[in-house]
Amino acid sequence: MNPSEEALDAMVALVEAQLLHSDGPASPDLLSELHGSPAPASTPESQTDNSEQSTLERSPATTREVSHRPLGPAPRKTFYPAQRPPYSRMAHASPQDRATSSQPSLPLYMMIPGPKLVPVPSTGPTRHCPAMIHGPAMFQAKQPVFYTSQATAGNVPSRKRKRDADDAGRPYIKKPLNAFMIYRAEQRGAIMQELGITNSAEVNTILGERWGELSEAEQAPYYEKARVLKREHQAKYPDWSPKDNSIVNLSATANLHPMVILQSMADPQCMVHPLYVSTPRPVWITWSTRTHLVSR
DNA sequence: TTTCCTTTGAAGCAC
DNA sequence: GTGCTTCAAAGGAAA
Repeated sequence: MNPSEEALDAMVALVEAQLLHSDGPASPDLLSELHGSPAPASTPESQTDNSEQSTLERSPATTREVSHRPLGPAPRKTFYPAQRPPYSRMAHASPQDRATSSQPSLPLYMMIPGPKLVPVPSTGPTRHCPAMIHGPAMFQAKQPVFYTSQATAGNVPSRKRKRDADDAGRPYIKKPLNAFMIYRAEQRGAIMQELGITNSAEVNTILGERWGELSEAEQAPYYEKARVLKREHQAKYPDWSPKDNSIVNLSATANLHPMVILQSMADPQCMVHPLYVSTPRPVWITWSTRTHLVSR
């Protein structure tokens, strides 16, 4: 057994001991003991001290081959074509991320060995979810991928709901359009007709160029419209913030650990490591989209 | 069936 | 303060 395996086994032993002797959540001390700091996954130190692990966790391009329940006996599910090209948003990742993206990737909890799993209670029917909790859908989505489930019923917007209507309990509130988006909505039809283009990406490229060619005076009406939309949005949803659409915030709303939210979204049969079930909600999970899942 | 592509701007967050 | 990331929109293409 190599040192990293020993360390992981030690982590599991600690968690199990905690579970055996307490019905409540793991203490912050336990987390500190496990990770050496309150939020190790998000700190530069942790990424430096355990560069391999950090790199692995932040590499979405290679996660698709890995099951979300690698510790359990059930067969792996694949849900998107494995041949899909690497996540294009890696282009926006840091050079460090890009440099290491070819390395194998595993979320932290998947690196904890052994059959030490507990099932997350399933309290009812769960909507089919095509994505694994750490799978490419989570990494590749332009916005958080939400799927309804019993655990989060009424609060979680799905991609479908996002395009359809408000949920009974909590509407998915979209961001107001910015000036360019208003300009784009106004001009795209004319551009498509003028140039005979139907490809939206191409249209957007042209619109971006034309937007840049506009004078400040020509752009001003669009900024003003955007301000009006923003004021209306604020009046309609005074407490709304874009962060309300994040998974972490939803977990707070549902009073559930984000891992449980994610698990329930992904697969009612899947298992979650006790570490995730027993730890208090403050998140130290390292996710590829660190902004959403680590910062809290 | 689902995501990518492609743009700008607003907002949130980490450092 | 700076830099990074996400998401608003659209619809054809790709997997």
